[in-house]
Amino acid sequence: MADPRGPPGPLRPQRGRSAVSEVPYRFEVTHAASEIAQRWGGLSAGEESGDVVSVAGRVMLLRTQGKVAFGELRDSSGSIQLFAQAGATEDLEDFVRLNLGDWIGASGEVVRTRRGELSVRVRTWTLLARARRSFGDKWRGVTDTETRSRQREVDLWANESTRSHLLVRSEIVRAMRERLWAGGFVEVETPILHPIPGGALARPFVTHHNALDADLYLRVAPELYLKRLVIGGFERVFEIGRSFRNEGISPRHNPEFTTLELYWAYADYLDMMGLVEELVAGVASDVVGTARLTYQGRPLDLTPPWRRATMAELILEQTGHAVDVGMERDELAALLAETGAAVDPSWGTGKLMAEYYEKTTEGALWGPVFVLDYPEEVSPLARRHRAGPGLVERFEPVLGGRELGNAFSELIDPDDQRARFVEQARRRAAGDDEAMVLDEEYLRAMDYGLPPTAGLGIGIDRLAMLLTDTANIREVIAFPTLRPERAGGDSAG
RNA sequence: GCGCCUCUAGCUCAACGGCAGAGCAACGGACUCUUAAUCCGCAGGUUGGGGGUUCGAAUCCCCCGGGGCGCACCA
Repeated sequence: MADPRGPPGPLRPQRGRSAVSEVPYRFEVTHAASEIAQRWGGLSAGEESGDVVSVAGRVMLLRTQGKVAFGELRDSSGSIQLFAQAGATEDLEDFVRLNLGDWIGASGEVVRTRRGELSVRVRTWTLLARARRSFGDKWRGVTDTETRSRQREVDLWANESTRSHLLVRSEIVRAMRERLWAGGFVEVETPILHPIPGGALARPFVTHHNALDADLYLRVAPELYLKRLVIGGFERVFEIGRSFRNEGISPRHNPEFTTLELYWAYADYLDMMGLVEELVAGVASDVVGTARLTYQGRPLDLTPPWRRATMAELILEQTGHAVDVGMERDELAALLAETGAAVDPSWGTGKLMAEYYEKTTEGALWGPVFVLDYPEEVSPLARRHRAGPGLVERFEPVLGGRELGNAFSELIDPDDQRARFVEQARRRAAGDDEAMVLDEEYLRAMDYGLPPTAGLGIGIDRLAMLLTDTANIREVIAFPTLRPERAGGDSAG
């Protein structure tokens, strides 16, 4: 358990000098640990550089030997050895009493010890923070998944891969922004508090605004507001931000998650496929240096072009059954029932086909592959397919056996949109609490004219999992959602 | 929400029906070139919580709680 009561005994005794009140207000750092390794890496064993530097970080290891001591100081760039010595280091008797995890700043000459370790030979040093609690086993770290997620500040010091996962995530967002800016896309922010939840089929979180005395919903997707910006004349917009869905937590789902949503006027879903494969492969190259990945032991080559295949084609490939939305409902329902899935009597052939795809085919795809042409019945915001009746121009990119996102030629006809909303409202009334709510505000906006537009959503957390080769979404979210710790008590019921 | 697994010292783990232990950290000490330093010493526990079975429970059973995985839903 993650220590909900605080430490069971007293906190570790405080030794040595330096109450917190004596800690300085600032410390002048001249070099990061990695810079010292780069600049003075050429020193030979026993050599002294004559150059004095100041470094700061946590003391992660400490080996004392009477009148001499060696410590590993870790900062955000890496580690550097501190070498303290009687006659050279002030307050040596306090230095050797530092606790692992204490945060210090130290100044001294860059030297390489006789045994060959590049070091800062400490002349002066100052305590910057005490670690009143320990960071766990210095060799094995912290492995308890709950502690790692709940106390990420501990995990970050105990397990170096955690830092690198979060750094990769940060680089992904940076690379994505730079590529989109270069493509003429404008980054915007739209409301997170929505009067009506819309833009996706999902259950929302509800909250309340006191002054307005109105219920508001945390957005399940920014889609509708972004399309209103297109109506307003932003021809290329994107937003990178959080959405919230009141649904289960799993290794691939967090109740709050980050997406890129992007709208591109005058383009269709075919154009969007080109953008997606270039963007994802490009970001991979920018961040990890290659588009040829290995994910969970299997190769995954993101180099464009990606395979494009319709849902019907992929189902046929996987199951041997030719399926389409125009077939007899009973026949399709029988096929789905064979998979063991429950069949709801209210489902039409579109929903049945989508369910059948998910049960039989999706998990078997490795990709990258664009799965094209979804049933209209499960796509209330996508435009009818120019060729196939009952279908829409929609695709999902599937990578590593999981959908990475969702895109379509946007539905631009206000009358069609109203009809789709009415159908959603009918389902909602029939008990489907993931169905959409009719949004008059959005329909009014559509009346002003939405030009042909392609829209896209990509899961940033999922992309970060791919590029860090991690199987659990917690590994790429700094503070994943967990059940709240109970205040002031233990876990007894 | 359902099923399975799991919870022992601050951390990492033993003990699996018969005296709750080790390593690391912490605490006290030795040591002037260490690399998870080493050595000596000391301390640390309502075995997640509660109930039951038993001569005896960390261990078996039940309830509750946390976490993990799978199913369902979804990105």
